[in-house]
Amino acid sequence: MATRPVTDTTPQAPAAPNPSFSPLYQQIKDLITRGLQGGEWKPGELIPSESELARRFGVSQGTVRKAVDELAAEGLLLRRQGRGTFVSTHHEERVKFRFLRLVPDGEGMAPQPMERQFLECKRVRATHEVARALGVKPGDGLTQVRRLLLLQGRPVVYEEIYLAGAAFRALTAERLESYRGPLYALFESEFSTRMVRAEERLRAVNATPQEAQWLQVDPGQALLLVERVSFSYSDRAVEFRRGLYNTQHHHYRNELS
Amino acid sequence: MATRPVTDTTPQAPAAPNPSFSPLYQQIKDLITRGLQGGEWKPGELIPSESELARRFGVSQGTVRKAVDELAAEGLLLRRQGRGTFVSTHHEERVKFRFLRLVPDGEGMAPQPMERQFLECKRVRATHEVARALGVKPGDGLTQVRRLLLLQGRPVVYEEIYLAGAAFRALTAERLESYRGPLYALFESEFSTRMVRAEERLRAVNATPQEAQWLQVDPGQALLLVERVSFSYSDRAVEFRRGLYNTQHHHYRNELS
DNA sequence: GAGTGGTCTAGACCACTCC
DNA sequence: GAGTGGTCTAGACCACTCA
Repeated sequence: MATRPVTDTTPQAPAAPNPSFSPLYQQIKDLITRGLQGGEWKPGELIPSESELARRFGVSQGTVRKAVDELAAEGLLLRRQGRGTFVSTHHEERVKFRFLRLVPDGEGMAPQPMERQFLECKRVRATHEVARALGVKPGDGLTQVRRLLLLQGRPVVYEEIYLAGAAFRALTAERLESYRGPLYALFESEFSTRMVRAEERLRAVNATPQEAQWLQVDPGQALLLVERVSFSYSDRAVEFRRGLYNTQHHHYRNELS
Repeated sequence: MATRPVTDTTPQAPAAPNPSFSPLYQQIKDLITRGLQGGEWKPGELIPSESELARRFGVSQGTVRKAVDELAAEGLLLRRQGRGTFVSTHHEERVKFRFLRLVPDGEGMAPQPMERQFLECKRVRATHEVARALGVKPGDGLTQVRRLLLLQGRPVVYEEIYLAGAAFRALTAERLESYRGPLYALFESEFSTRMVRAEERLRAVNATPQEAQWLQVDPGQALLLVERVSFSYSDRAVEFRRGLYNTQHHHYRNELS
């Protein structure tokens, strides 16, 4: 890793107006992000202290602080006073439901001990729709996973998951079955792929006979269709997910601000 | 407005460990929020400069900066380099679709020139469900608005809106009809109520015959039910909204991070 | 007690907007 | 050119964690 920010002048030296001006802290952000992406610091690990990073990058601690602040706000890092700054991970309890926004209707925010039932894991070719979402060519190879999420033995979510990237060739039904913990934690630990953010599109649809059977509802029953594209570092689209939620006793929770 | 932060010691003076410790910038945030809430600075207006606020509150500019930064991140203020800091408003183009997350299916982010059709505006008594959402007593008086949103002449959204607070007694169908611009902008300008954040619960439901008629779809058609509670300053619940979205050619867009 | 992040200050200079 | 927010620095002290 470089020991100097990407700039021609020392920080204090007066510089001519720069048309492609990029603040120092932004460059530090990029350097840290590169370290995360390259695996220098792995999810769950402690990164160097602010003063250490300031020394390493040749900037003041305040500048490192601003960079780390923003990365923490974006969810890539996690600051803990007195302990240090950690790389975010899907293994933490705190963030397990950051991506699954479905919660039981009762007011009590009961954490949901969801059971999982994997139906299938195979290699498929990308359809036009999935290819567009993932930014690959139609016909390219993808890994597909189909599964159910159940609450108290009753199916609540049916999902089809499409994964891009050669790494996921190695994913097997056996590995999915045996793994305890969130899917994204598995991807992180064994496929070096951390999901950083996602975009979702929601629709209400009437259950087809097939879908009705999977979710044990009547055909025509209204279901919440959730299409998600998940991105890893550097906005690389990695996963496309098509989920059908039975919202008779659950709802999708969202906050606007 | 106070000219000193709420603290017994001068900022530099060493203080005994404080069990109910609150950082200075947090106190400044509260003071600014109180100014917004009390109408000292109205939506769209310019607030004093950082150095002016620092002088007024007797703290350093850096402390004011941190307070304003957070208020801007929360959407209450809007910073514009070279011009100053403004109170956020629903009148701005930029934030018009911050609360309505429904967008047309086409990739092109075509701004939607939605027509509105007000069906009714009357005083009603709060049902248990609405009372709980708004934190009022069942049976309390509320103002109810029912309306349709249309795109190219076709209804896409049916909404029932419940407004708490004596101010909204004065709301009339005529005023709604004649007002150009978002509903929240009207509330801001004429009812001194700025919506700051909202919580939504989404479900898929089958259209009742009545609902099907409003939205010109077949009975049983899957619709997206969006229940929203909107909050003004100090987390005061002001509005409950029950919306039915036809998602055949639109979808609800959400970002996770 | 040592080390970490969190707060606060003071001062400098830069980029942007408007007169 | 004056005024605003934006960046950057240097140094001090505080709150928290852990050994």
